[in-house]
Amino acid sequence: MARTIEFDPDQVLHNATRVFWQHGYCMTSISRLVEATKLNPGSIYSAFKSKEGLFLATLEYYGQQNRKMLQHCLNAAPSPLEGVKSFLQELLEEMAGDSSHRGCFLVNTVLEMSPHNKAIQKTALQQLDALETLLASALQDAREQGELPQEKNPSVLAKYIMVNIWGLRVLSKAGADSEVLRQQVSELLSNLEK
Amino acid sequence: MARTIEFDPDQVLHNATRVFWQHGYCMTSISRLVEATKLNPGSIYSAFKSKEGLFLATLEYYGQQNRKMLQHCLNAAPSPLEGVKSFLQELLEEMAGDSSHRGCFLVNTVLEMSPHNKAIQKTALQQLDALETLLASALQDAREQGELPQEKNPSVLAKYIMVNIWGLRVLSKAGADSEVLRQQVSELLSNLEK
DNA sequence: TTTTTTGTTGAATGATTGTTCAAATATATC
DNA sequence: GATATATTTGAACAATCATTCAACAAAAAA
Repeated sequence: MARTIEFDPDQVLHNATRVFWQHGYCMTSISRLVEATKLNPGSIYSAFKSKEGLFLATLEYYGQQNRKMLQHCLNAAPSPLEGVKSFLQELLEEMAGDSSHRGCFLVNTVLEMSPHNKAIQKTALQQLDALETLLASALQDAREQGELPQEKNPSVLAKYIMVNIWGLRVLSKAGADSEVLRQQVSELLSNLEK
Repeated sequence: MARTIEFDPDQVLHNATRVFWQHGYCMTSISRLVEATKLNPGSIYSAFKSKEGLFLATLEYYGQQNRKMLQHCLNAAPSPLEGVKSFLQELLEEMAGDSSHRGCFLVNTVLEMSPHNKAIQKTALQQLDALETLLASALQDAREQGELPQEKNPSVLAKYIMVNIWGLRVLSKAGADSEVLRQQVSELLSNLEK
C-alpha cells in the first residue's frame, strides 16, 4: 500500500549524534546533517519533523547508550561500589582516549541550549537524571552492604559524583591530558572511600 | 586633530558581556549587540575589529572580575583556607541568586566554542588558568600555615576545586534550586577538611 | 496491471547572518 | 574659522540558514 523507508534509523541516529556531539546544535547545519546522514533535507524533515526533532532523538539515543554502559559496569562488578568505581574508570578511559575532546553530549547541550530551547533542555536533563537515579540506587545498595558509612546520603553522594563527572567533562573538553584526568578521578575516588 | 570616541568602553564591555554570557557566542547576533551596546555595527567593527574581537574582550573583562572577587575574599579572610572557603560561599550565593541561570561565562564558552575557534578557546582557558593559579597559591600558603595536611598537593587540590566549581556551574545552569547547590558545596567543603 | 499511499529528491524560499563602506559628523590643531 | 583626522551612521552586501514543496519513484493492496 505504500513505499517503505530506505535508510537504517539506527545508523542515521548514530551519525547525527556524532555530528551534533562534535559541533553542538547551532554549529551543525542541515547541510552538515545531510552529508552525515546521507538523507536529503526533505527526508530528514519527514522523519524527524525538524532539526530540533532530530536533535531530541539523538539526545535520547546518547542517553540510552550512557545508561547501558553504567548498567554493564554494575552488572559485571563484584559489588555495587566496585561497579560505580569501574564506571568512573570507564569514563576516564573514554575521555582520555577522545582526541577530539567532545566532552559529554548532554552537558554540552545543557550549557549551549538551556536559555534558548526548553524542550531541548528538558530532554537533556531527563537523560542526566536517569543516569543519576541509577547511580543513587547503586550507592543505596552499597550502603546497605556496608561498603559505605551509614551516615552517607546516597542521593547526595550520587549528585556529588555527577557534579564531579560534569567538571571532569569540562576538563576533558578543555584538552587536559590523560595524566591530569587520572589524577582528578583518583582524587574523587579517595573522597568516596571516606 | 580628530574626533573622539563617544561611548564608554567599560560600559560597552559590561553590556556586551551580559548578552554574550546569557546567550552564548552563536546565539548572540550583531543586531543584539547593537541593541545592547547602543553602538552601530560600524562602530563595533572599528573598535573591536569583529564579533570575535569583541567576544575576546568580554572574556578578558569577565575573567578579570572573577579574579578580583577571589582576591577580595583572600584579602578579607583571617587565613588562606578561610579565604578559599569564603570564595566558594560567594560563588554559591551568586549561583543561587541568578534566576536566569547563566552559569560561568568561561565554562559556557569552552564547551560551546572549543571545537570551532582556537583563539576563543585559548583566551577562555587562560582566564580559567589564572584563577586556578591564584587558588593554588592560596592553598600553598594554607599548607605552610598548617591549615592543610602536609601530604596534600596544592596544585592538584586547586584543580580539584576548579573541577567542582565547573560541575556546580553546570548544576546551576541546569536550574538546580539553591538548597541542592548549598548541599553540594558543603559536600565539597567537607572533603577539603580531611 | 492498476491504484493508492508513502518515501525521496533537490531546487527554491524568505529570513537572518556577519561584515563593509561611502557619506555625514565631530573634535583638536593650526 | 579652516583643515586634517577620527568616529559615527545605517543602508547594502553576499553568504548561509532552516524549511518547504511539487515532481518523481517505489512498494503494497486491489
